[in-house]
Amino acid sequence: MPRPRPTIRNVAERAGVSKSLVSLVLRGSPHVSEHRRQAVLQAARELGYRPNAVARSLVEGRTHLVGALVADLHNPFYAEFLDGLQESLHGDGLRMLIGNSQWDPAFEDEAVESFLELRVDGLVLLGIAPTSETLIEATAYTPTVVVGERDIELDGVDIVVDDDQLGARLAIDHLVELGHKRIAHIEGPRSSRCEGYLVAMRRHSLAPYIMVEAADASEEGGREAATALLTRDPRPTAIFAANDVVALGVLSAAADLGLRVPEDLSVVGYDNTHLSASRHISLTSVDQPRRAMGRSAAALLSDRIGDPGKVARLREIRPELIVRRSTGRV
Amino acid sequence: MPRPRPTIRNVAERAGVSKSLVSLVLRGSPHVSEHRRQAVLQAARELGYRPNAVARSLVEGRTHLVGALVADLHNPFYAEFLDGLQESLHGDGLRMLIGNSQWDPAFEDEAVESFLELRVDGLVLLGIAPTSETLIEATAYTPTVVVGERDIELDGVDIVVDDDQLGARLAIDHLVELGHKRIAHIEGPRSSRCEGYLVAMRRHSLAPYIMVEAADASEEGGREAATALLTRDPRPTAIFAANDVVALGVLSAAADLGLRVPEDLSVVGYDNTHLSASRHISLTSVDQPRRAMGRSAAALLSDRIGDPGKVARLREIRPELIVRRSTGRV
DNA sequence: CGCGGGGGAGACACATGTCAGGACCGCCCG
DNA sequence: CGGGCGGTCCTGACATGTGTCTCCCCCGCG
Repeated sequence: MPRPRPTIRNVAERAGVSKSLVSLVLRGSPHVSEHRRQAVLQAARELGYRPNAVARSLVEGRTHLVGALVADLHNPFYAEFLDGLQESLHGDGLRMLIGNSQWDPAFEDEAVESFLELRVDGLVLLGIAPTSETLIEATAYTPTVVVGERDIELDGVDIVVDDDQLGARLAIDHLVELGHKRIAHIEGPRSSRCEGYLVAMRRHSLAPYIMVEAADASEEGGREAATALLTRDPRPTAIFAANDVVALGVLSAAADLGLRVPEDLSVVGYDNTHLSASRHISLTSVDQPRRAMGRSAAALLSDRIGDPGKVARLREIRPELIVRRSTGRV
Repeated sequence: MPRPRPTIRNVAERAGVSKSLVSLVLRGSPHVSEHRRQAVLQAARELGYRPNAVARSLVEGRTHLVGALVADLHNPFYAEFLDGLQESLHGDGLRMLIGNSQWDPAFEDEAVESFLELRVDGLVLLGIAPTSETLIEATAYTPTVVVGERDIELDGVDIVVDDDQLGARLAIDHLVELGHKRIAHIEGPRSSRCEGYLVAMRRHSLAPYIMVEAADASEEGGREAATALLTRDPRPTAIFAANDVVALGVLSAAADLGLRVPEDLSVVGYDNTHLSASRHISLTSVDQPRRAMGRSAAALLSDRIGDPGKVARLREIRPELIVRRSTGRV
């Protein structure tokens, strides 16, 4: 049976002062005598007083809360991003609320409604493009940063993405360096990766060898696409997959077809999931610096909270290639 | 430049009524004439009014917020648990705040402080035992459910865990059925799993074959422990690992030693991570019904919020064995 | 005309921050 | 020596946005 929490009043009574003074002490005002300050602090300690953030938010007009809406909490990319985000927000005195929409637009709207009712100071959209009316309206009222989606053109909405095209280029350069020519690509939801692949192939004068297969972003999708690619004649000697999960499907398909990795087939993924780091899989992959992206988003958001009405900014983060054992010489 | 949000007052003025009436309409009171109700609703719509949850919380003395403190957001177990939790809480009109402590007790305390200042209605501790003074005090003030930790003996703190011992038994029974005798166990942080293993082995009169190796809960730890086990003579024909990540290490070790899975060695994991579901790994594993556990925790918490001061309850969830391709006949 | 009841308005409460002002003291100058 | 002034410390009043409670008005019915 939780007893009612002590209020600033109770502290004031116990210390024999007015509640205003308690407030001043707690807010660290310099115009308080040491004597009273100690009395107040002791009373607060004895009562186990904790300031009521709800009341404080009401009067301040700020909640120091940031709502992060995630399309899919299971995606390790988002989890690690949130680490970086929280870490930095914490430094700015902001707390993070997480909502996950499970890829459902109705949940997205609902979660954002909640955030708005809570009067969050800022919004971070992870893998979610503000297209619904609710979300667009939200961005008008609340400082917002969108992560992982390009081509958002809303006033005052900042964007953080990794440089997909560069990432694709890193992958292709690596494979070319290993002597590969017939490098195929399995295209996922991020079309800019595919573009990067095309550009890089052309740059290496490998346009004739371009092979693209579309797949949905799942292991099964990757397996099917890879099977289609690997039964072509001549078959590709390397596959650059849209992401790690798809790449896992490629590994499955290769195993089914009796192809050894990397002797017969080199595979590159994208995202550097902990999957790929596993010794048992050891997948060469393009790493998006997730924490750094989280920190970057936090910086943009804090800045915008401090001064809304800034012009929208785009922050492109440089990805990096992590070479493991799934790629080798032809 | 976010314009100030409309308040209930603005709505009242526009509709030509008192703010009390607006409140009544919005709360769905039956004692309002249809005429005024429509006027209020229309005014609210036109202004894009959204009730201020902060003010409402202040007066209600309830925030309808639940704080979930997670030891490690990356652990897919927690992520999926949170799905179930949020799903159920949502049905009870509660919103979920997530804090992650990254296994750091200082962060735990800090996050809980935040929750308490926000006056959350309830607390869920995921993989975190309330041992610090702050946490214990928190459980006294706020309805709390602890997940994944046994042996908490605090008044009015409910517990949700899976039945480790049963899970271990399922794994061993399965292996015995396949004809295995020399079944080893790699022990992780949850000692009850090890006990379950011991009990199950004895029940099958396999006490002479008991082999246990301790490891920290990582792929590398699993690899080392497995190497130690597999170089014994005679070597075990099956290994029951403390969890999936450890099992992955076992697979690595087996590959290094030239042992085929499942022909030469059967492997069982625990947790049924998406790792194990991957076709490329296909690990037989004990599944903890994570969503169900989340829902169970939500139910306990809602109940306790409605009526604090109930006696502490322990909810043990039945795990289930998911058979895949990492186990086979001797 | 009186009474009952439905519908609406005003006052208060919630916990806190802030701001204007007041009490008190010491110092300086007349 | 007293009055004025400036400064320090503290207090009381007000504001934040909402829910609820009491009270009042007015209409209809007996």
